Amino acid sequence: MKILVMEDDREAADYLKKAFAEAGHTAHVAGDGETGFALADAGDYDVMVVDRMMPRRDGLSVIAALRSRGNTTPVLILSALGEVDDRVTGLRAGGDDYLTKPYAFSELLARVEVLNRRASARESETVYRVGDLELDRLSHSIKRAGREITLQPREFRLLEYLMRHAGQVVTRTMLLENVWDYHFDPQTNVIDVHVSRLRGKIEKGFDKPILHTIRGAGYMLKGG
Amino acid sequence: MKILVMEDDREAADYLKKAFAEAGHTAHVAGDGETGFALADAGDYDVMVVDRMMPRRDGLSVIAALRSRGNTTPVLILSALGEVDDRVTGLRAGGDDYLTKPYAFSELLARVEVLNRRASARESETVYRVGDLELDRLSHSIKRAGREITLQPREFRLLEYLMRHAGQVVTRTMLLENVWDYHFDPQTNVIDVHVSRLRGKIEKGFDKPILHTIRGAGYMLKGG
DNA sequence: AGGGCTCCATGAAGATTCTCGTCATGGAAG
DNA sequence: CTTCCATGACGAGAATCTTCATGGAGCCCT
Repeated sequence: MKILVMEDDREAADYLKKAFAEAGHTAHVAGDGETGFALADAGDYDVMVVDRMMPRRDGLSVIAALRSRGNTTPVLILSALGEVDDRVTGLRAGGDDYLTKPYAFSELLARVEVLNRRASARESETVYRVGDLELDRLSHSIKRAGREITLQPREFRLLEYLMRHAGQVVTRTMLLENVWDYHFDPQTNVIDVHVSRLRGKIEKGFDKPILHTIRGAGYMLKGG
Repeated sequence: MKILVMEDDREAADYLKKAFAEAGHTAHVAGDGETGFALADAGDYDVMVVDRMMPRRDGLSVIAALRSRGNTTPVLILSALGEVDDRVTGLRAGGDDYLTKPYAFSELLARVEVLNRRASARESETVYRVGDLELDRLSHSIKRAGREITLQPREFRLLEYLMRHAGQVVTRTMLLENVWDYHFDPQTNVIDVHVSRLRGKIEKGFDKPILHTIRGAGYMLKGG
């Protein structure tokens, strides 16, 4: 398992590197946000462990930037801030897990391994499921509650992306970069329109809403 | 493993049923071609063992009919005819293997198990490979000799079907039914045109031909 | 071996279909 | 009250799919 550790405290970083090595994993260390971003963007890591506060660029900003570039490597955020609000913003920024300092390495290790297992399971999975919604990447078919649904190409990509990130907020920027391949702001409401159309197909006629609006942030797919 | 045996010789059929049962498989028996066709079309068999000569409808015709309906269950043909030509016509009709009577059951069993293994491996496989040609059903991408190739939807379906049936003759009727969803003869050369375009993309610029024309029968994808 | 016939290959061109994105208005949320 | 989001309608553009027509290759029969 190949792990990227972003941590500015030299001592802590060395300790992590050593501990991961003992557990049979390979860890690279980045001492600041910029370096971390560069490494993450270039290298092919299984999991990232990111300290929230770092020089040159803070952890959340690095994560958000990576996410908007399509990087979906699981991230565990390390932070001294343990308030609920801090956790929420951390997870919203694209984190997959959040651990408060001080922590036990054994727990960190366990969580990191869970993240990796989940990710590799997801990759080979050909069918995504969220609630009673089902997307089969092989046959390109969508079903909700057993009923077949027909989507247009862009709608399909949109839903696929949302499903891959089910349970986490998906920002407009993420969608623009990964579903539209736009690397600029189109200054229109393209996304809104397509989300609306998608809703018309996957929600109209079914009881529970599944595609939620997070006002001021984006959208989130989440099934009961 | 669920096996369908089409064999009119009652004694031989009973023997096969028993022998398959002893090997841990379930075998159903059809005594004539029509019954066999009906069972095969309805049931969900892993492998079929088909006698070539049967009352009411001969084995090859049954196989061809099943194939044109999109049934891809592997078929092993049993026959007293052992000449090369007989084998060829048998395999061309849609057979996957051919065994001449008299045969040893152990060999039949082994061959049947190979057919099944191949089929089930193929189903979960998300990437097809024929020679240096590669089709990834997940990403919908095509590569030949490492070079990315762009196909249109219909071309993709066409190639996908050809690759799934690589090494065996694919008739126009099979293509019409499974790639075009036509259940009638369009009276035009739609297929030829698309095959031509496909060739233009997957053969032009590469050395070896890979999509072969079987005159009077159809096409066959086969890599060196 | 050659002529004739059938089958296949391929270029071009047209038309339909379908998708995508924009705009504008109305409504909900904070 | 202001900002953000939802949605209906519309228009334009693109792109794919077919069809047609011609030329070439293969096969068979004499």
